[in-house]
Amino acid sequence: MRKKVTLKQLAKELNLSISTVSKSLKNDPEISQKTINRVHELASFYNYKPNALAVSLKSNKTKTIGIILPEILNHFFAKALFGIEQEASKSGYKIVTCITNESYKKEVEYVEMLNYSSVDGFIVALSQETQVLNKFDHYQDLKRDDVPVVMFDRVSDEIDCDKVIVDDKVASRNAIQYLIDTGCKKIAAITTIGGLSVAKLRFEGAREAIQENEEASLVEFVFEDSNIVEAEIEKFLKNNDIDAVLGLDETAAAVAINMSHKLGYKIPEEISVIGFTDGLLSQHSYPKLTTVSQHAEDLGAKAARILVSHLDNFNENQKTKTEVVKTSLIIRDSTN
Amino acid sequence: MRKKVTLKQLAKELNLSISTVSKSLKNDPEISQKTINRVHELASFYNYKPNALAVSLKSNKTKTIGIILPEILNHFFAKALFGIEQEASKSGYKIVTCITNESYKKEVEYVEMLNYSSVDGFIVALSQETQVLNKFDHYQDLKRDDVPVVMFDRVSDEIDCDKVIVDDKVASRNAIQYLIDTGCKKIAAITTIGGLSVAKLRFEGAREAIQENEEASLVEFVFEDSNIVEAEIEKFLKNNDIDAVLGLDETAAAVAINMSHKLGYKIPEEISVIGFTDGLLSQHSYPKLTTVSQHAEDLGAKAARILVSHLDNFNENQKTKTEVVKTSLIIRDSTN
DNA sequence: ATGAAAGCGCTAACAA
DNA sequence: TTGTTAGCGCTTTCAT
Repeated sequence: MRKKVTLKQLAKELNLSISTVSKSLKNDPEISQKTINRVHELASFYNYKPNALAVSLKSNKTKTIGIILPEILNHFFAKALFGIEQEASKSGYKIVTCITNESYKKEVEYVEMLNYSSVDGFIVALSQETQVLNKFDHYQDLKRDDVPVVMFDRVSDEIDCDKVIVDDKVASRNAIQYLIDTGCKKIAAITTIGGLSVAKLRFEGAREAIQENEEASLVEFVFEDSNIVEAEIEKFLKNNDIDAVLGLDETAAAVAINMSHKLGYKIPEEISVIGFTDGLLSQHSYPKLTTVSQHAEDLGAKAARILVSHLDNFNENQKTKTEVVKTSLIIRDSTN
Repeated sequence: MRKKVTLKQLAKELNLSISTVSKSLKNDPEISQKTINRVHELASFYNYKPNALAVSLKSNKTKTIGIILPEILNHFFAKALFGIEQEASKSGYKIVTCITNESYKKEVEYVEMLNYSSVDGFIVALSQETQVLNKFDHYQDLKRDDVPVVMFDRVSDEIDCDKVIVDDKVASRNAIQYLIDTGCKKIAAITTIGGLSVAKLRFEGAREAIQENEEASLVEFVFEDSNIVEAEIEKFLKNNDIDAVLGLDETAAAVAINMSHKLGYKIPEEISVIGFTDGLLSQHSYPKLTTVSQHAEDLGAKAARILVSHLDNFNENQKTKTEVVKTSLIIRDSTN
């Protein structure tokens, strides 16, 4: 590995001291303009870049944010990540992203690894397994080290930190209400992510909407996200005389559409379908899926903004807050 | 930020010198067992972890690999990333991933940023824009700094480095051959990623297969990946009397399926469809899409293995090599 | 068996 | 206006 240029080398070549060179590069007014120019010239000749490691070691800041995501093959998290990146880079922060694949063990490893690589702060969406096991010691460690954490979407009440969430309950309620308003009476709420807190909230919202509309009824079903989901959902659709499906996750809705085709049910004439998460599957289904958009990008950006404000302003001892991002229903062709 | 424990503090508390503590933690035989034990005890009490920044600064190694990907909402790259991560972590390497969103500018920024953060090496898939512009100076810089680079899938002949690619031409030829073997005569090869080298190779493969089968004919079409792709593909299908479509990318195939539905063409009875990249869209289409699997995970793993061997063995001045990963056709329900 | 000291590349208080 | 020095946390050579 050919050594990169250092201050030392520039100093030697210019017959200056290291500190003079350092100051010159920062255009410190206490250095003569002439020297500053000489230094800049040689520096750009060599394409000098300060060694980030050394700067970080010195300043005890890495200007890096660690991101923990459960999944990446998921429009929601991918878009959130995009939002985070946008916002973080505006403030000069880099991001390091780790995907837990919904595993608790991986999550713990990554949090430790990033902490030990001295990221300045964390943005986290909990893995499914972590939510199920309800184990959060790894975040207590961060708290102990005073490393700020912002959680989004997949959060836990048991962790005291800033949070940004989507109003899943309301979103689900609105979706059901929309189905009812467009003439549906027997509605199914189905999901393949039954273990997640968000799914529970979405079920709750669905129930609320039904309670307010006595003429409509609700069937709930949780499928394992296995390789027989399709068959299961097909069976479900065949055995339940319903006129609408709310998929509480993107897969559930996509599969519901496909199985409706298979069974010969017309969409939306015979069955209306609404999904959550406005991703690839929703956009490329036939007919195009009406979906609840969670504004993932906003969500990510908001989380990043909160974290950065902590990092830059060092605003300690403030009460943690939870922001709620509104959802909206994107009406497409799978509903009347 | 509460300071993390350092060697200095352990040393002070144990009344030892920093170097003794350092050696003890490494179980250096020149330290007495008793001291080693004392040190380990206190270290684990404080949950001591060496400061990664300092270690890296000292060793001039970060044990980190920089990954440059054009896109992440793409099963292919996501799976490749998974393969890379698996393999890298086996050898104790962390990865830092940057997504260029197919932008040349972003790619240059990220490469510089990672280089300047002292990653030990790079694994890269070029962005579309970079391939089109044919500008690779940022990789010459890496070469100058002797930072090893392995490219995969989206590569360029103009860069001299190790490469891992998929045999796109053969894959495409086989796919067309399969269509012909199952009775198709008038085949369309369409894509939304016309600018990429892989698309060109896939077109070539298609032509080769047609040349070998005189009874069959080929129509080629490149669509812009805009929001009117669907309408365009619909028009294309309506105006061309074809009995098979080979989508040279996942989107093209998915849209072809949906538009066939819209036009009332039965799949696979009237139109057979094969796609590239075995992703979410292929798995959740109706009927399920027959696809060319590019074994993305293998590809990523292979790239990582090559890079790590460079990094760990320091095997300089070897001729660069290009590995080709075989593809396979996953037969599902969209073909006869 | 233990410790002192130098140095990785950089910053910044202080001296000249 | 420029330079000296100390120190961030760690490793390692060379004393002791």
